[in-house]
Amino acid sequence: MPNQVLDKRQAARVNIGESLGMKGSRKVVNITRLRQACRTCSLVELCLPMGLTSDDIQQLESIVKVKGPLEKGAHLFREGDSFQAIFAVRTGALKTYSLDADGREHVLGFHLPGELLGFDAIYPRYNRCSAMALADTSVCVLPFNQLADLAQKVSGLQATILRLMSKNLSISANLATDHTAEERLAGFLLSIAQRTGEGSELRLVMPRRDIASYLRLATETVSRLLARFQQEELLEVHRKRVRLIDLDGLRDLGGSFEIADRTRQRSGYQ
Amino acid sequence: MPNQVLDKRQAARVNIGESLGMKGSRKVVNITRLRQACRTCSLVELCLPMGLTSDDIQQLESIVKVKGPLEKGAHLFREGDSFQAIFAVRTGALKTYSLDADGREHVLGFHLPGELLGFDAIYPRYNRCSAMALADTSVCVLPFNQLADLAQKVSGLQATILRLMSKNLSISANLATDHTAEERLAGFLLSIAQRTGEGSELRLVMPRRDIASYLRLATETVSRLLARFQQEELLEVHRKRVRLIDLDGLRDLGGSFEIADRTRQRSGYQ
DNA sequence: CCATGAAGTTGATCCATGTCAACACCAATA
DNA sequence: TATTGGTGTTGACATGGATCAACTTCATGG
Repeated sequence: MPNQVLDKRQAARVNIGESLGMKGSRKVVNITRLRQACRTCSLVELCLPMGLTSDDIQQLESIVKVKGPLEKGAHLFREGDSFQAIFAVRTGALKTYSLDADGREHVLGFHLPGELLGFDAIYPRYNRCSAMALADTSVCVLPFNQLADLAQKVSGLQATILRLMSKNLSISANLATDHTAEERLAGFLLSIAQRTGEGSELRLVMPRRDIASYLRLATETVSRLLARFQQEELLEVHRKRVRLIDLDGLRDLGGSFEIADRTRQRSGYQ
Repeated sequence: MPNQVLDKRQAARVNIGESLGMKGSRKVVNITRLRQACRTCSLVELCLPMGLTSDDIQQLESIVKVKGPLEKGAHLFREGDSFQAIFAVRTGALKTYSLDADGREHVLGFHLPGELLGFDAIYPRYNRCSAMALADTSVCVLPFNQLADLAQKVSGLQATILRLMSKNLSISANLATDHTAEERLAGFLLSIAQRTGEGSELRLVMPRRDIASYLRLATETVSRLLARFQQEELLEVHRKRVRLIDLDGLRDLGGSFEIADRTRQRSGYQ
């Protein structure tokens, strides 16, 4: 079973290990880990897309482990945990969030297959947010110390990490800037469409509450806006299913949160 | 004149080169550049604070150049410029901003002495924002390719860069989360106080308009809130001069944008 | 020293979005 | 199939902060 070829659909069916963390349990999930075969993984060009040679990737492989599946609602890590690793999502999806002084949850980002998370914990050396699975999810684990050591040797890897972190900076800066509710939601939908690569038919893994929290809106506002977008024939919604009809119309609204790059690439975070 | 000892006050008086870019001019400023003596610069522990040996710093010195002074209102770089270097502020201050589709300015960050800027341009390979001097300003230039090559050799430098970028991630994520006007302004004031190290007497280099834009508020709201804070005896304001009186009171409001670190450190961005 | 314009303040009003409340829908389970 | 609880939708109302407008203060140059 190790070193097998995995594409998104296959991986979704992989079921290693026994039952895992339960919803909301504080218990840290202990899971069977496999060596990962990055060379044959269909996600490499997503998670570490920037010009690694197959030799570089082989070296990377030696430090990467697979972890999962994580049940929907289980935590990958918690706010305050000491920082150990960067994670790459293989299947499923995660949200990262933190709790404010009043105990209210603020969603900081969504992490879809091929995307990395955990970079914000490097500096303070502990996780500044929690990460919870939005569906059954498996991830690759990249132990940070080993990753950093490897990046010291493999210049392509160092460059890749710097670019990914830089990209994440742009994404949060963009979200931080001032936009109306309409603009943020349109931008969000476009970004999800772009990241899932599903074209215009998309499935929102996360509940309205999380979308709202991420976009700093009330769930009711998200609901109403989706209804309005539908009425204006920009899209069709039914619960988690969304079909984007008028992409240009949405782009006009949202300016889209996409980040133009002068090289051709795809991947992301949040 | 090169390799002189510079502390903040001395450096502020250094006046190399002739007249520079005029307010708002599109022309790129061409300025005399000096080699920088990082070893004797009082800002090293601010701009690159994380455990570099004096040998590491000497290597760094070989690629760093000083640029300035930049007149108030002059640009260090413009949105769309190709990415060449990371900058460290020596004296003065900068704001980074971008223009939206309607030509309105959005301030993305303020950059005070000892802080670095430019990391967000690594990924897309061009500047995603413009940087303008808020006062007469001089900076150190760290050519990125050389910096990356050096980080490949000097592991302490790679680690430092990763941590700084990670920290910036946390900062923008924090700003992106939902806060009331009151919370954001209180947090902002505390962050400025912390970063300037001036204690409770601080001088806001940036005009109200820029503070408002950064915090996604109207200038009138900033004005009114400052008036209210003063009335509630949290602080005293007179134009650009602010004296923080009740730090704890402000922290209660703002939660402060500070980022706790498990090592002892100071420095930042934005 | 005054004139001028930019920066900041203050007041009156408006509106986008939040909040509260009731209801509808769907998925899971018995 | 009926029950139930979570998730999503819709309506009525409240409000924080934006907008518009008038005025004050300060810095600057003639």
